[in-house]
Amino acid sequence: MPERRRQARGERRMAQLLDAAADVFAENGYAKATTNAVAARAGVSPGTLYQFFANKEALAAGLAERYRSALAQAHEQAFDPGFATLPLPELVDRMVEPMIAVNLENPGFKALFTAADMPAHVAAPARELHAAVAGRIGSVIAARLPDRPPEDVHRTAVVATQIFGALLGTILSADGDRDRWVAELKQALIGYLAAFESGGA
Amino acid sequence: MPERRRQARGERRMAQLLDAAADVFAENGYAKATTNAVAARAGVSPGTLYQFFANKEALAAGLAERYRSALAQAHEQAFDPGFATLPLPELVDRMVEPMIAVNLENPGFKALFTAADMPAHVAAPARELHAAVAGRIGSVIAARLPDRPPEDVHRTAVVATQIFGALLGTILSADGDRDRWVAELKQALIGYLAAFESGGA
DNA sequence: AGAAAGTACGAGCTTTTGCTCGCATTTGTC
DNA sequence: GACAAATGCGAGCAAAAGCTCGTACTTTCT
Repeated sequence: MPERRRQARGERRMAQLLDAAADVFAENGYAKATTNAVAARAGVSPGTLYQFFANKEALAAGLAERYRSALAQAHEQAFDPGFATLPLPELVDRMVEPMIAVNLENPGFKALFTAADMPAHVAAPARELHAAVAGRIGSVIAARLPDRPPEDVHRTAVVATQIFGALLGTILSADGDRDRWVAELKQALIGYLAAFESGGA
Repeated sequence: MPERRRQARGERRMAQLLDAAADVFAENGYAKATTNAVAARAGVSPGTLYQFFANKEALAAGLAERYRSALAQAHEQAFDPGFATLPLPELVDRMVEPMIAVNLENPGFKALFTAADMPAHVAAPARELHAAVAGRIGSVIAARLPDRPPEDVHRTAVVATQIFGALLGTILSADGDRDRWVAELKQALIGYLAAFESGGA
């Protein structure tokens, strides 16, 4: 895999293709999306697409990388020092709001995050996304409850991530009452995490 | 659509084909499953499959029907009169345990329930499954809290259903520590529903 | 200017997949 | 036994989708 030297035009094309992939994935899900459609959406021939991405999975991986970066940036803004001592409802707020915002701005990412259908070898980017989100949640929980076994913290973070993923679709497709569903998501997370904080010991 | 007269052999074939479809769907999900693979698994030619099922979606619909029936039966056994007054943790137990049991006995159904990838027109059976589960949960909630607006009850039931679906995959694929994940699922549901019961009013 | 590498095209290949069709066999009914 | 309907086969069609390849243009470097 000898690293290929890219010109400025090539970098622009890659971003363009990822934009198009995000749109196409968002419309019908990853499985139903076609590489030819992505190329067409980007106003480019299939051959050009494959100049920059080895295959369909590479497109997914590129998008996932974008997501991780966007999420990290959003959370960096939302976490000031001392976040760990906030009351639970406010903490959940600080976690959830940026995640929803990022998903609203990047419709394609939900198709990767909610990856129930992907063939096994293609699911790698989705798994990494899940792991990234769970990692963030886990580190916040660990900061609040330093005495808990890491294994318990991890399991709780995974469950919280899955709850988030489960409601994401409903939230994104809701129009007028989106805030209502977001409130339900927060309530579910608060209820679950409160039990973890008070229990276990 | 003139109803076709079926012989006993035909009924058996249909059941056989649904068994095969459940296996094949369970292995790689609905989208990746092929009708030829289903026919082969049933030890039958593709032509025979299409004698009984008009298309791939009809297979999904048939399986979904099985699921609804199995779930209804399981819940009928789990609900004695007076279930509505049980403490919340026990009530959640009575709801969750049969659902998990049914899913363990019928591996194919998860592929239908967790139908994030299906093309729009094929998602109908999955939607019906979700509606059936949410309906059951909703009626239990309504029995406990008769004074709440039906709309709130419905929304809560939908969220509970999605939480269930989100953790189903992890629970089914867990081996040794399945009970641990089931406990997390119950905790999440208890936490969320407790907030609904004490709040709102 | 000239060479080398990067970018771009798009027809079409290869494989997959849902599904069909003509025909043979089995079952139920009179 | 005879006829119709139901069941069964399996090669193969038509469309879709991931991807390739020969060719031509553009940018960069010396």
